[in-house]
Amino acid sequence: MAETLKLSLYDTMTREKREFVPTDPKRVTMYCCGPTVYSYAHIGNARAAVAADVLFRVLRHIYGEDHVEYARNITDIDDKIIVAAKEQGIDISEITTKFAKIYNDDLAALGCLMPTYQPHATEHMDDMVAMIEKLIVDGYAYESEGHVFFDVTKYDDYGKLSGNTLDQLKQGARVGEAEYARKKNAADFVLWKPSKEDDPSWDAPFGAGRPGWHIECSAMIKKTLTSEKYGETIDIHCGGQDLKFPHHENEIAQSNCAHNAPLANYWVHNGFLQMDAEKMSKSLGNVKLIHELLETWDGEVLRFALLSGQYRGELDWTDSLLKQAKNTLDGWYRILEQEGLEFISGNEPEDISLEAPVLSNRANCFLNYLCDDLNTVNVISELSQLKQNLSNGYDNGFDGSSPRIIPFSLKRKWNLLRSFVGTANLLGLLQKDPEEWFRGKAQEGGLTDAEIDGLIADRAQARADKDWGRSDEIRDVFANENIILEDGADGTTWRRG
RNA sequence: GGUACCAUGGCGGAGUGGUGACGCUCUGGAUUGCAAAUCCAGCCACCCCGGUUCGAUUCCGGGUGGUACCUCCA
Repeated sequence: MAETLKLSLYDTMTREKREFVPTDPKRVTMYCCGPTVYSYAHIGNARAAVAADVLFRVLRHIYGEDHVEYARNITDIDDKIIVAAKEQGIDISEITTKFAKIYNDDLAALGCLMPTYQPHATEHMDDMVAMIEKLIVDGYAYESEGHVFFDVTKYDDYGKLSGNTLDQLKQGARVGEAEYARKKNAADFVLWKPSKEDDPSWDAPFGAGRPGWHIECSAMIKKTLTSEKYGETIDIHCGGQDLKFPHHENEIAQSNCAHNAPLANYWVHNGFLQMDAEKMSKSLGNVKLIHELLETWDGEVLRFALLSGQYRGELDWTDSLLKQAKNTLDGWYRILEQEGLEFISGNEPEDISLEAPVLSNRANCFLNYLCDDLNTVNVISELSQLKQNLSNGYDNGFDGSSPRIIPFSLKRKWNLLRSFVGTANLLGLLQKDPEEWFRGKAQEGGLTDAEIDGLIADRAQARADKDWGRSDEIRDVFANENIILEDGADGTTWRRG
């Protein structure tokens, strides 16, 4: 455990950056609202998952891999799923199983670790029913025409997370007539509702039906992350900023009332991706699916692009951003290619030369940036500077008044490389072999690796004959395939642009 | 109507009460048969108006602009 590191997180509830202090450093808990699995996830969904993944990785680094428990749910019962199942004439489980797998595969391509737990809503009906029952018995929820609603007036702090008050919410309320008639207050939200005849249904003391959207998270948090021993409060709850209201507000209300304890000590919300100065959203139809993007870009490029903005801010999602991400990663992978993975992953070299004074303490500051509310941007900046030094082969800095250039000793180079790669790995980057990275995936209908090698051999002969016309002709063939040749001292290598 | 966040160079995006992060792009040079890669050099910014201060991009007030939430959404 790295005890000297102090992580600070911006807490939406208190609207300030606070030092993170877990309830128990031996068991740090975090929950992230996962997807409703009825179609492909988009890159905005990925941003939330990647932000949570970085947090997960940092927590694991600080407290130890075995001391962090991360739960991310799968919502596998929902109106949209039912609609999709009807349209396709299949059971909802076929749809949810398929898209849950795709979601996990897509995130894996983006370098996300699997959460410790991935609870499914349909596997926790008992827990939801039990919690709803308790809320009814304790007077926080009421039944009405087969529905169960949470009475928001029974929870004094309702609206605290999003900065709303009940009066303000009434003004903005857009509630259908039928629904309004069933409720005591417009802002009351549904915990349980009757299912239509053919729809999936579960038995409950208050009538057969299915749960509202919010109750599953409260019930699954209780089930997977809390216990009598540790109490009902988890350390961190995260998700997209749109979930602040109503989803998280409602989770807070129902969990507080059911357990008489806060749901989470820290609330972490990520900002939205922008598409042409407008938020990416399913209702606007301007979404980019992770699945589609992976056809063109390496998952690491997508991850890098997501990490190039601080997680709380808006981030413009453009081709230019992706191109920049790729170019930068190319530069980083060049270091691996240049130094060789054997050297980097080998033992610390013996070095008989005098150790040069170290002017840069760059290698030590990565984690401090990361611990400052997950400032991945500064980490990337520092890594880029370190990459520059590694590429040059020397430190630069000031010794008193005069600038100095100090070539690396082998030992120092090795240590800096380890720091460079280790930090990138902590961010979930530089996970590939450089050769694999540069050659990329063969495009459909493009040249095969064997054909490429053949043409390169032809060109080598032409160059030996000083037949520059033929040589350039072959280069043009490659250029049309978006393949770039590099004539080095040891022969010609190639990569996909 | 209510609430929240944001405003930095061609683009992305940090940070700071006083020497203009960093990346990408671009320009010039070195190198190369030509390239690529690499190296060197260079260009370019802190929304507006007040206030505090010796000094503000950074603090305070006002304005303007942008985005989001109050409805399924990461």
